[in-house]
Amino acid sequence: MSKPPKRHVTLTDIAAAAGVAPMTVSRVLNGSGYVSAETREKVLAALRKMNYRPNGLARALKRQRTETVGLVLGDIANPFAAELSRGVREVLAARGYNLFICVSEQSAKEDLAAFDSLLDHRVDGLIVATRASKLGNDRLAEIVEAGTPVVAIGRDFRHPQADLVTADHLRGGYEAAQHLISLGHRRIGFIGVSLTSGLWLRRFQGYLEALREHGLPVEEELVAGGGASAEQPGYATEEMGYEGMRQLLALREPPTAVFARNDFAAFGAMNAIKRAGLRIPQDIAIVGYDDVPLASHTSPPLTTVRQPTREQGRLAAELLLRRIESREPVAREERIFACELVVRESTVGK
Amino acid sequence: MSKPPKRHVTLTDIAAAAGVAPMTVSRVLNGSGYVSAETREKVLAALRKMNYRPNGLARALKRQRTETVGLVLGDIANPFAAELSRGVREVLAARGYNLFICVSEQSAKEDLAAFDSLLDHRVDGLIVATRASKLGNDRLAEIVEAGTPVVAIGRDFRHPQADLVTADHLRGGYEAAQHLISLGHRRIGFIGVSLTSGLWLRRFQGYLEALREHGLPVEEELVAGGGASAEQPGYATEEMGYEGMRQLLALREPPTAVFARNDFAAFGAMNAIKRAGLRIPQDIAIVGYDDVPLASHTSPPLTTVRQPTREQGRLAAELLLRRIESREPVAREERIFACELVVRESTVGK
DNA sequence: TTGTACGCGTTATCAT
DNA sequence: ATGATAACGCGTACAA
Repeated sequence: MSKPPKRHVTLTDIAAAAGVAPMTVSRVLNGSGYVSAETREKVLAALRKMNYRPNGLARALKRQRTETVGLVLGDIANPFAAELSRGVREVLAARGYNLFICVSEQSAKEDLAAFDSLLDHRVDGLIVATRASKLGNDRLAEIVEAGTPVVAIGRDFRHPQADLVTADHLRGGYEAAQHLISLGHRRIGFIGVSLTSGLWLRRFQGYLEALREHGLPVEEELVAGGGASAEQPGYATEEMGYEGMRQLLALREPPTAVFARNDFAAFGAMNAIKRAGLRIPQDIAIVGYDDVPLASHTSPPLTTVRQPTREQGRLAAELLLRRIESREPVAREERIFACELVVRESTVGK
Repeated sequence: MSKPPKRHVTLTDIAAAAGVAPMTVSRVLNGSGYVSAETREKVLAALRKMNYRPNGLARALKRQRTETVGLVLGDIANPFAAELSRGVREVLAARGYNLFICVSEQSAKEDLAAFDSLLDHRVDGLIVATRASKLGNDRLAEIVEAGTPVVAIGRDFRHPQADLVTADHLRGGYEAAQHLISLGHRRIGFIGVSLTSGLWLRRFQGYLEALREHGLPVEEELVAGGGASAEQPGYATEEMGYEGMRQLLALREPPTAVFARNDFAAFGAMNAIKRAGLRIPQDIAIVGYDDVPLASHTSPPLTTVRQPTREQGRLAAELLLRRIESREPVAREERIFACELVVRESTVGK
């Protein structure tokens, strides 16, 4: 009963059992070189009987590649990250590569740890979708220069030998705000940015640009952070949206429309609005960002900005494989996907 | 400019640069054995300059362990999976282990592929949180018997040498239904199970048990699947909930309360109810399952069953490490966490 | 205190 | 068609 932690069965074990050289077993396994039907049968029999699994470590050590790609995510509890990883996986699986995901929980330090851990296992390439940090970007540059293919997704990492895939959030933010302006709104709040963090956010800058362009003043009081959680945005940002909206509602003159940093913040905000006994969109209109599946199923359905998430994942994977499989240096590619405003009833009542 | 795909820097390279034997470098790296301060300095200098990273493959091949654990998830776009992985990560990180996540997209075949891929990289152990399948369980048994520590989470895999962590969904489902019954409901629908799939679902069986116990008839028409998506439940099950609820609303005599398989299905159902111009909970009461963050932020807030998700992840990680780090055989542990009904306004108006 | 020899499990190369 | 040998990069055991 008590199983002493067994050694893995090795190719050499098989060879011994089948009475051939290890090399012959290797040939059978990889279908390379000539093996007589008879020998092959012997080997196959031994393989079946002994339940052999090749040691990827040893194989990779010899072959110098693992056919595995690492994906670093900041936050797994995030529909965006999920959809992204689906896209990545689709492409990799089709090309026979495995995917290992590491999560950094939004910390630059954990980011580094994830890089190292994946590289230690000699993944063939890295897709990085975490938030940029000086620390992380410096390390990434080293990694790239050391010869490991790297593709960034939506992360501010630019390097002549790494590709970048992202979506045009500046324009996305702009269009969201522009939409509200075109509906006649003049006091438009933003939820999800605090004065100490997030001001770099592209979608926020797009919002600012739209206001400016239409001659609307940017009022500080209309920009709501949402407390502590603003530091660590993740899945649970309903909280952030809820708190942010409460701040805005408490103003002497609350906004007539708000643009939330993402759909979850928007959900929280919608809730705060309803709790206050106000109607959406009649009293306050609201726009989110991301178009997560739930967005079309709230009441009212949420107007939001859709980014082609899965496509970003797919493209990143393709760019990475291109680098991995090419012997020569590859020209840098930077691809920016367009975002699309999806108008629903949270801004335009029906 | 054009970088020819460089070879990784090896320990031998460092040794050559520092003018010592590889072994000496190894000693410096691992802090094992004696090295004179002087030699150490030379080596450290070379290390810094050449940007060395140990080859985990080679190291693992030699050491026969990777200090890495694999986690197999069915669906990454799932708050439950996300929270689970957080718990796992917390514990592993604290003990110096890395975590690689593989996603099987709910397919038994991909499940196997994930196992293989992780084992090929010789992870020290496996945590499996995917849906059970004959194929998968058979393979898991082999894996366990071959000596790799395995812990299952919420998956019907029982093996004398593998641990199991789960929550009492039978009781959770029972309490949800019981709650509705105690509020006076007699026609209680279930959303998220179709006659061709999901009948094995514990929370559904709990629902059945509660009905039976209270002498309520189980009516087939009150059990709604939700179409194609029922086959592949994942994050996007608002759809499923929405469709399921529409089926129920179309009945000659619709239910006065529904219990949804999970919170997302519940959100979809709530939406369908509102669209139909009915009120929650006055016209139809609703209970979800999981207590995802959003559940407390819908309108009305959702009554739901909470399971200690992160704790399950943490415990699973601890059990796994126990197995990994123990030389002797370890006694099987099966731990079932209790679930907790969280009553909010979707069942009890205020 | 430092170095040498060998092995981890594969596969590439060359020989037979 | 098959086998012997070396090597991938590191660490253990032992020698110097």
